[in-house]
Amino acid sequence: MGRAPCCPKVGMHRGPWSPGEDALLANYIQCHGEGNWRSLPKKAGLLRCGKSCRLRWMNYLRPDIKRGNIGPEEEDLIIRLHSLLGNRWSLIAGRLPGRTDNEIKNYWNSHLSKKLRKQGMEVREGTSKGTSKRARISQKKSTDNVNNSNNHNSKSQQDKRKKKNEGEGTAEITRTKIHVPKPTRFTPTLMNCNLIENSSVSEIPKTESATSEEEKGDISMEDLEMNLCDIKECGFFFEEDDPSHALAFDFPSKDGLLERHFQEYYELLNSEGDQVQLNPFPDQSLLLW
DNA sequence: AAAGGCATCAACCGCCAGGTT
DNA sequence: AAACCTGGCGGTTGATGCCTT
Repeated sequence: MGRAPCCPKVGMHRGPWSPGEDALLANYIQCHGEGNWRSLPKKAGLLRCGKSCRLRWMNYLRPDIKRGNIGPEEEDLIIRLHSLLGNRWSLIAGRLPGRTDNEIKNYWNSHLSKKLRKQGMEVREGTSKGTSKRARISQKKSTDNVNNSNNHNSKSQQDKRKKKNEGEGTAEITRTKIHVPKPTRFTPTLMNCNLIENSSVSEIPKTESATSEEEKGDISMEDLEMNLCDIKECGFFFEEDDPSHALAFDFPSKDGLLERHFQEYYELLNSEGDQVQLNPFPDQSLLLW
C-alpha cells in the first residue's frame, strides 16, 4: 500500500504555476516568512500542496535566485565539486550562491555530463550510488520501473533515456565520509533586499500558456486581494537610506569566491582520516546573500 | 510545411533524517 | 521509546520548444 501521500491530492492544482499563484505565494512568504509549508497553501489561498509551494519558492520565487546562464567559472566549479561530491546537488548548490540544486542537477544532466563525455572524461554517475541505503533503494526502484513500467512518458523519450544510460559507467565509487554543512538557506530577514524594488516577482518569467487568471480560472481577484498584504506593514519595504541596502543582491563572480569554495572542499577531502569537519562558510560569502 | 527526434527544465515522487509530541 | 510531522534531498517524468529530415 505504501506511504500516505504528503497531502490529499484531490482538488489540488498541479503542473505549471500560474503568475497569480506565484504572486500569492510570494506575497504570503513576504508577509509571514518561510516555513509551515503544510498549512501555507490554505492560508495563502492556494490550491497546491505544501510541498509544491516549497519547491516553487525554493527553486523559482526566492528573491536571491540568480538568473541567467551558468558562467564558465560556475561551470568549472560544478564540475570539480561534482567530481568530489557526486550527485549531492544541494551541497554543490550550497557553494554556488543563488543557484538551486534543481538547476544544477538539470544543468549537469543536460549539459555537463554530455560535454565531459565528449571530451573523453569519465563521468562519475553519482557517488551516492555507491553504498547508501537510499541509493540502493533508488537504484532498485529504477530497475523495477524499467522492467515494469509501460504507462509513463512517451516511448521515444523512454528509449532515449535508456540508451543514454546504457554505456554510461556504473562503476562503484567509494565515498569519503565527511560531515558537511547544510547548504546555506536564506532567512526571511534577507527579504530586506526588497522584492518590490527589485521587481523580483514582476520579473518572474511568465508561464507561456498562462494568459490571465480569469481565463485559467485559477485564482480569483478576490483571493489575490485577500492575500496581498501591505508589504510595507510587513516590514519588508526597502528604504532608500536603509543601511541594509548593502545587502542588495550583487552576486560576486570574479572575486575568487567560487574558487575559494572549491579549494575549501578540496583541502578537506585531502585531509587525513575518514571524517573531517567542514569549517563554517567563509565569512561574507553566503551569509550576506 | 509537416513530422519526428531531441534537448531542456519545471514539477512531481518517494524516501529519509531530525525534531516534536 | 515510539509515533508522528515536517523539511529536505535526489531521481524521474512530462510538457514544451527547437532542430533536423
